[in-house]
Amino acid sequence: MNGNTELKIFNTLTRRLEPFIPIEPGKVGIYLCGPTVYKPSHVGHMVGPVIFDSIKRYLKYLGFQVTFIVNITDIDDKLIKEAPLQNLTVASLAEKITQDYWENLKKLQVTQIDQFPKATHHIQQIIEMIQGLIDRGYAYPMNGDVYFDISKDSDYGKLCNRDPEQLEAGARIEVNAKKKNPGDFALWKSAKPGEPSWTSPWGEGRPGWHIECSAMSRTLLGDTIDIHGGGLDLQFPHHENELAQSESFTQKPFARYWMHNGLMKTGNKKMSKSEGNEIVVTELLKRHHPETLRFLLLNTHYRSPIEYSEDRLRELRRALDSYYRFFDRYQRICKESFYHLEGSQTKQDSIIQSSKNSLNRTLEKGTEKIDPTNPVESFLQEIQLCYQQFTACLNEDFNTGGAIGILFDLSSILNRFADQQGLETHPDKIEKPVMEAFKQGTLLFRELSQILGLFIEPVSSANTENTTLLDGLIQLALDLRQEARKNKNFAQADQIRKRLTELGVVLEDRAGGTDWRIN
RNA sequence: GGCCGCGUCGCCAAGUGGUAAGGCCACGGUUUGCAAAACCGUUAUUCCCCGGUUCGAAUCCGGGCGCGGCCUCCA
Repeated sequence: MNGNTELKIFNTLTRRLEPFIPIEPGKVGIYLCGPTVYKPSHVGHMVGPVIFDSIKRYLKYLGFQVTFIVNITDIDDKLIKEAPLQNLTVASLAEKITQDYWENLKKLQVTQIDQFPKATHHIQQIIEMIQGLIDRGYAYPMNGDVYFDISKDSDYGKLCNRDPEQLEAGARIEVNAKKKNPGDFALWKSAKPGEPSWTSPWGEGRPGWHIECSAMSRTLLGDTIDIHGGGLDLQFPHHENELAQSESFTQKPFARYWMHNGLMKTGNKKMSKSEGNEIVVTELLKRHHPETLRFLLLNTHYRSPIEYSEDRLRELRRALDSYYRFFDRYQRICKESFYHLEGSQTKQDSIIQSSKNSLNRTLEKGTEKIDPTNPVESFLQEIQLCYQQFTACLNEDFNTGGAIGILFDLSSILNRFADQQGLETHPDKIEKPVMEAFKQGTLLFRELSQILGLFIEPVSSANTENTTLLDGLIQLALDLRQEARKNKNFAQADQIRKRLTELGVVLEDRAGGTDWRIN
């Protein structure tokens, strides 16, 4: 698999675009920081999972074998504080919020995560790591707590370009008397009475924030992971500290590529629990289809802030509708569902590469020999160009926004071809190569959209959700209108359509009859 | 104060050295009995401002203005 050599990733560590080369050829380990499960997910929590879900889909497409881990931090001060407010134990609060998180991911078609390790299931590994850090002189116990000593880590601050001296100078945090340096951070925290705790060499207690990620990533992905991801807000202190612990412990590089996604914002403010302006995912999904949210998250490049607004979602839904209408059209023309098409799962098997179809036979002729006056040949050539542009976008630091732009181009090309060839207006006169080309173009659309995790399942339209009574009533109105049209009583026909439009029922007349949909 | 990033059409948004993708909105046209949908076309000689480098810059460098993030919990 050589396709991978073209892939470039922006690495936070070096602040540069770098060619992607995994440690072990053909294999990729990804660790993405997941949520602390104390409050229901807000939209921002979905950004990383959706983006990395698409990233994994693309890496698989390129032929990599990918392991993708997202942790669940289920023990933390915030849980301890929140649980009693809800009359729950820490464990049951964690369970409840984790379920909420998982349900949301599922709705957003985030299906590529292999494991969700939980901090409380890795206490042993955490303790071992802390002990190792103490043994090596990087950490010190203090009255039941254990702290990481940043002064012992010569390159502390390298991820975020921070100077430990200045961290001290500018520390606004109240100085914890137990720490040697203000920048030191807790690896282990002693338990107060009544708090959940585990037995350790330093007494009853719980892991500090950061160490769970170091321990779990090492357990599941080894000392060095290929890609470590997370939100921009985790860069410091979370990732800086993770990196410091892990490298001090293993004496090996912790992650080859650090990828940080931009934060969700509304207006000019970032969205977060502390700002109090977060949109809870389950609430949002009552108003919008999950695919619209996924589409929103992929439309902006992952490193940029994502503009969130209700208007924006409605706007994007209108854009998605044009795709959905194309899928309906495909069904009318080819008598099969777009959603049943099996797009190639890897670049190797791509419809573009396969030698068993007319598309490829045409493309093999080479650009010069393609007859521009032959509509099928020029159509196939346009399709191929889309393919090249699409992969070029994703190769350039996973430019999903650019890739979606190409998907729009592709659907225009397909619609235009269907128009020009009269695929719907005179289906009897269509020659086989024309139909075959149309199908292959659509199959390519399927192949590419699957990489983004888009259009995996049909969007349940209002039509199918409604009762047979509603269907019947609308059909009745349509029959009456058809009758009027037949009699050239257009005034009455238009009156019926107008009344339906006012009710939100949009009609589309075509050769085979009248379709309707609810707006 | 330190570190990081951003400023591209009315709105959203790609592009980051070779002469401005795409979406939404708007306006024309083809099609339609009329619509809807689809398609075609129009809409930034110009990318916050000022300098510089270059044959050539939205893209690189310097300065300015504006906005945001991190430095404390945060995806």
